[in-house]
Amino acid sequence: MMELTRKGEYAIRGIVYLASRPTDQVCLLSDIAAAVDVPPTFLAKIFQQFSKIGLVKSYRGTGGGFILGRPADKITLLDVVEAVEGPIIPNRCVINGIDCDRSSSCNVHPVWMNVQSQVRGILDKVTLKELAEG
Amino acid sequence: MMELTRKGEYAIRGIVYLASRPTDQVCLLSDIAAAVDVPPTFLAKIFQQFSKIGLVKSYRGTGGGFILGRPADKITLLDVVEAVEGPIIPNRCVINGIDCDRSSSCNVHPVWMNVQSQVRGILDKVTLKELAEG
DNA sequence: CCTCAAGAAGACTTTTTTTATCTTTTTATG
DNA sequence: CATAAAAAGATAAAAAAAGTCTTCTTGAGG
Repeated sequence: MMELTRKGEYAIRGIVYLASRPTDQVCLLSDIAAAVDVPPTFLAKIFQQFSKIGLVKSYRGTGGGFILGRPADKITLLDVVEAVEGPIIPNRCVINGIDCDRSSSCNVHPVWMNVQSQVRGILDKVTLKELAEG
Repeated sequence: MMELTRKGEYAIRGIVYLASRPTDQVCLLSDIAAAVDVPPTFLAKIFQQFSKIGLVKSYRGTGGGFILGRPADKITLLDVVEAVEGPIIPNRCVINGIDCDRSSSCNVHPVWMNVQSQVRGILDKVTLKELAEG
């Protein structure tokens, strides 16, 4: 349970690698993929998602590639994980608005809320800078 | 991410319902399934898993059914969730022994360890008694 | 000892999600 | 205009989840 998918793992590996490179250096996707051992086409999809929400900035054409969208200490593990895996929701009940028909009388609900906030809290305190340095 | 499967949801619903019934009363699986709105055949599989590890006690034959394997305040949400979803492992790295080839140099690893222990801690503090009363 | 009422076990099917890959399009450089 | 790169979309294969069906085993009551 609660297992990160391979996509999430690849995402972390890829962007942590990018964070470990010189800030101003544009990285080729194919180089990143090779460095972190991820299928390039799959990593491309992941970086497209990153790009859409500004986690990375992309450049097309000759000399193109990727750099981080903001400083490595302003990107958290939570940002990365939620970018590709979607919001951290241990149970459908936790989704605001779309509450199950049992939610009002459901004692389990607050437990999942707690889990959600704890996990988000942990992931939000870890930045790419820390992960890339170490 | 971290979403409970339907199986996990059903498992919780089913056993919490059982915990809400009189302690000595043997419950028919079909009654439980109807009460918590879960496909009976699917719930049967889940209760078989419960039975194997002693979370519930089963009786076959006429007048058979299920009761809790031990008092409701001695069964935690963690017991229930791990019974059907397997151990709580946010990332493959967390598995002892089977560590990925990056784990030694992997800064993400301790973060997942932390997530794992926090989540387990939360779930382990909630008992079926609390969930069934409320 | 026979019948019936339950759960146990295993095989199987369907559906959904994950994990890719391939092709075409867009954008930028020189 | 040719080439290099990412973006986008379609598709395919594999794995996991969700659910069903059939047969087996156990126990109670007559």
